[in-house]
Amino acid sequence: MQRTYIADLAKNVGQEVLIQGWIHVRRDQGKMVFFDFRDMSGLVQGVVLPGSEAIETAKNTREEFVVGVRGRVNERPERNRQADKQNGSIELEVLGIDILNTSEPLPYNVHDDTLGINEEIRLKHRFLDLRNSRLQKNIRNRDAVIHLVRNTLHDQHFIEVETPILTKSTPEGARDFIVPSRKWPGSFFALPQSPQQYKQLLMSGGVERYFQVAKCMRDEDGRGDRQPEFTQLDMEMSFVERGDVMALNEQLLISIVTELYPEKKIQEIPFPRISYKDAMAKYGNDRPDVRNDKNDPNLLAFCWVVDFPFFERTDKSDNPDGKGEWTYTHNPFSRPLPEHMANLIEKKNIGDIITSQYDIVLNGFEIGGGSIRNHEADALHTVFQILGHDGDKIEKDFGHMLTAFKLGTPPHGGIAWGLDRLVMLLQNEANIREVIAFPKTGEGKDLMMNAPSDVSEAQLKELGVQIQPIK
RNA sequence: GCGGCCGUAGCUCAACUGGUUAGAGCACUCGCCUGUCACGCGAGAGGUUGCCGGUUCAAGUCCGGUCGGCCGCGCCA
Repeated sequence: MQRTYIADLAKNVGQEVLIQGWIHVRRDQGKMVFFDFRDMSGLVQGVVLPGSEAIETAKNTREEFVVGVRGRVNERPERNRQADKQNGSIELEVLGIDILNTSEPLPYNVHDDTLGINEEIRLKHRFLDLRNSRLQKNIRNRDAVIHLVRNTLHDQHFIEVETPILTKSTPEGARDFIVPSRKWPGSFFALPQSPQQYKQLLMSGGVERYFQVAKCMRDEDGRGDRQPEFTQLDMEMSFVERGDVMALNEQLLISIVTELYPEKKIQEIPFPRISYKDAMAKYGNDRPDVRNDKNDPNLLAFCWVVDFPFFERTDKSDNPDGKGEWTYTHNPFSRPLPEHMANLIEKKNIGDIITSQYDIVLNGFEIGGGSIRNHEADALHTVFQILGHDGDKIEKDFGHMLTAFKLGTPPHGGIAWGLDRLVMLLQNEANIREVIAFPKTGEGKDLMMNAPSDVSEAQLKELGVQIQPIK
């Protein structure tokens, strides 16, 4: 017999059907037993009438047993209808129950919101937490966002390309997660902090319009809106200017809200643009919360922050002139604004050079950032010179980029969204863990898998790795 | 790396100023129940108070340490 989803039962009144799912609640009345059955589509009440052949099995079931239930869909008696509930006007008259798996009592109740449950216990039993309706909504709506973005970008001639997970340690940026190489003892892969270099090289490779739902890893300490492993919605386009990337992304975000979150309203369209200087002066940070009403859970206030300085001094003042070294504020691969290119090439007024960088901010959270890139080898080389790298180091670390740029790389630019953070805000969650199926703790552990963990002596020996205690 | 908060039954919590045998609701087990919908009623079982040490006649409670979790700072192109 073909399975019917619980959400479709109302279309089958009077029919005999088979549903499959979990026993959500059992209410044993003695001679008759009521159930709430649950599958991914919802809940329905089942009733085992007195004298039913199913009564014996019904008595032996418990919450969270996995069952196949054969039954007849009936209209409920008038006085037993519940207008506020899914399937509140129908019920399933249970004719037979097939127990597909039993369940011991759960460590905690997953029917009510699990936000109040000890976080450690929730994370250890994440597979149970995911049964909770709030978590189900979060991961399903996350999928809806990704689905919409994939469809929209494909319609606009983007292709999704996967880039390597085993890659090279980047001398700049966050701390890398590193992976020892067996074939080359003493050498290490690094996990990508972002697909930045690969996506630019895809532009060199003639892909022109790329995107990827990309896993990124940064070995830094966590926050409520930060995980060591997270997902970027990454894209890059050739032959575009700053306004093209911003317009495309603005439209994409508007589509997500209007199509998937119709109850929410966007405060201002087109999204306001604030310069870094104004944001710092007016809000004291570069991710301003521009909401008119911070208590409205359905208000989404997007804004762009632009015109960041390309370089800033490090806070170390160990130089003879008392000033720190130059470092970049966002991304060394960014291109200055067109009118600032001359200063970069001539290394003049370095602190005044403005980058093409644009950050997209939502309700005080940075949900994405990008720029037009330096596609000319000389310009990129100059950036690294300003950053204090000598020629050999530039060649060793970024030679592949410079070579590509000397071999016909088109002008290009792009952006990357922090997908988890965006979904967190759309789902009105206070923590990024709530929208990630299997998140890590603030200390970067997976409590369910118990990772990271020891590896065997044999594995270490094969890798030529020795463990030394860290003091 | 630093700071703050937290840790009592499977879960959520209580336990006065340090004082008798650490309690309750839910879950669990058993019994009863023909329209319940977080069903109800009755009974029962369930504890190394995270761990180690100290103070005290006496520690869930006070002190030190440690482990774990949460929040924030540093960090995060």
